[in-house]
Amino acid sequence: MSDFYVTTPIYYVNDLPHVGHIYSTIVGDTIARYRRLRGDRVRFLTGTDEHGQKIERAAEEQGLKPIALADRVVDRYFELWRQMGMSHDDFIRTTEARHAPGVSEIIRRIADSGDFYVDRHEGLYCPLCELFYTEKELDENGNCPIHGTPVELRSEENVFFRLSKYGDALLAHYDANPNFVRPQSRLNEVRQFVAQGLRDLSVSRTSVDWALPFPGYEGHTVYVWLDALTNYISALGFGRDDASLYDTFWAGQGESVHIVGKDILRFHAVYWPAFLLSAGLPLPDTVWAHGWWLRDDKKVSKSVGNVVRPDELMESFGVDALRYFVLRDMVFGQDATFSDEAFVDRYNADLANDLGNTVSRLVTLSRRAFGDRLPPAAVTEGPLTGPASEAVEAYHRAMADWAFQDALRALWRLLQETNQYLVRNEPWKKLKDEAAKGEVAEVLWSSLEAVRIVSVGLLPFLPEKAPAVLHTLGAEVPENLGSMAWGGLPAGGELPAVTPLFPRIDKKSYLGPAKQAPKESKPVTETAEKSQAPKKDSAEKEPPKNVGDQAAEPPAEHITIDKFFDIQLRVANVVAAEAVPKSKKLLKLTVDVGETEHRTVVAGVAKKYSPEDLVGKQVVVVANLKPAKLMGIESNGMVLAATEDGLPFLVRPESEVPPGTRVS
RNA sequence: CGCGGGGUGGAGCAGUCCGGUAGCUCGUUGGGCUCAUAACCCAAAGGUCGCAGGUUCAAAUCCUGCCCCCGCAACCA
Repeated sequence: MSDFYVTTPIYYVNDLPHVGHIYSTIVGDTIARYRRLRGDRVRFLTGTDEHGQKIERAAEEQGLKPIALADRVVDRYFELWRQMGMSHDDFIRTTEARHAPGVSEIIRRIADSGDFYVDRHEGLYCPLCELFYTEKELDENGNCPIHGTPVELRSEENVFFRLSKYGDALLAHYDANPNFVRPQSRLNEVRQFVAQGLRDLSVSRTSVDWALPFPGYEGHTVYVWLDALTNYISALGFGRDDASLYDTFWAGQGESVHIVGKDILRFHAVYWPAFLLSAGLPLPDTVWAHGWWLRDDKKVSKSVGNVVRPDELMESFGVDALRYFVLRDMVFGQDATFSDEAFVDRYNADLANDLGNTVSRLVTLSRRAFGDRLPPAAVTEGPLTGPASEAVEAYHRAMADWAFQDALRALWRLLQETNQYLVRNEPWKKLKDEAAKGEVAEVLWSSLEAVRIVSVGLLPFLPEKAPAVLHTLGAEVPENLGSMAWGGLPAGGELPAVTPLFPRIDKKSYLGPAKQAPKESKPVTETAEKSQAPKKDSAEKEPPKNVGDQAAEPPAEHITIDKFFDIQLRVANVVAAEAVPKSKKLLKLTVDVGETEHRTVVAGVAKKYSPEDLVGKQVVVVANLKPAKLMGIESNGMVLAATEDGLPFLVRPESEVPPGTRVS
């Protein structure tokens, strides 16, 4: 038995849970369950990151205290994880009192190493936002993107961490611990980043209040990294009186693994270990970076309904179906595509047919042959014992490598062999034959036993359904995976009739009409391209998003005709057109709007039109639109187009009219 | 040279790090079975592994160059 510590990222509470969060957490839950069933002492941690400017601002906008806002979002996580039956041992919020001492302590230790210094961080600052912006983020006039007011060059005093000092130590650590980052391709990426040379890291702010105070630096608060990453040890009691969990799971002999999305790998594989090195603390053993779930991007929703709504899938088919799908369909570490169709196919083929149906046929056969009982025979050696032990071995080998897909595949191979074995022996033909009773008993018992072994192996994957399958088979739900050994099925026990465990999904009726009834239910989840994580490096940059799920669409109000006439639509002749370099969508048009000078208008129509298509043609432009810079080109107007399926269709007069003609 | 992912039988994907019979699921065709959730079993058709070079006895896999697709970022004003 060994100790095993596994963490998910802590999720930022300005975002509702989405597939990325769900996936990370499912992975953590599955591996945690697996290790527990192997008899290891396991600690599985998840939680939320709740400090920062974004939260502060979003709360302000909604007239809430930051903590009230955080509470609201955290509730969604609590609820979701409860619904999903997640088995985390702890859920930490960075706003909890127990977190702060750990942060103070790691800061104290880093300070003792002399790795902090104060420097000025200079940038463009909007006094209204109280935020720094980069040049890129400013609006077209170099003003604040939110207020449209001028920004000022201001410098803020920050505490810096001497990250640059740790480059060599990190590289050495990567070399000595090739499993520090997995999969390996990611380690290469990280190594390359470090080898380029590291810059010191700003770790405090003086302009953010919704954060922990930075010990030793009056007026400074702790910036995300030190705060968020430290959750992994603060949750174990680091910095507090009772640090026994820390001693066991972090400082002990066991294994510790951070599950992260590949978008936050750098913070976990570079910054975090550097902090720990500086603080003289042990490093985690592995940072496991998984890929992203991408949304099905083809043949869009019109007919197929590629709306990815994990909460709906869960509601309809259960948590385990979703767990099975994400763990089986994604090669852990790589990106994968999430589509409803793939989900249904996978569910039907694997869960309904291979697993559910096999259970069903076996139980029915056995009941028929032996009077509602299990076969009265326990086979110690037979055609399935070899395949079974091979499957078990392959399963464990895959699990050791976090190759969930392979582990499941190994189990399914055994199911397939079981079906083949059945067909070879055709027990259903011998049900009435008294002389063949013994043979039938052996065939059925062996088959049932094989399925039982599969089901035990599924316990970490399908925490709800695997026990149900075992019950259906008349088997016990074991305490550990040792019972994947051949021979655990009782002979001759009672065997109740089955109800389908995984009813088939009618693909047509599911995928077809799915679209027609948009449900009003508030989603617990939403789809997103990537997993969330302790934090992005953009915490101060993006305009804050609302945290709640209030719908945005304003009601369609009528406007007066005057308002319409405020918009000057004019016919323009395209006199020249050229592609905008590096741009996929933009064309730079020179148009004649009937004025003395030609205008330059940038139009996002390159996906459909090439420059030659447009020269000499007429288009309609908004003539009095405020100029804007696009890809460095000033655009003095906007070309009208109807957009369908992402492709623009230009609007133009039905027959040629003089340039400058007003459109109304 | 902005960052990243990818191009493998009709579809979706594994295999690529550690060269050596190209594999899986779905679909198609034919057959079998009838215990089971229209399921299960057998067989078949179907692939220039994006292109071109190179290394090698041997390349989907290693090297070089190129083409194309998709996300992200930057702009569909």
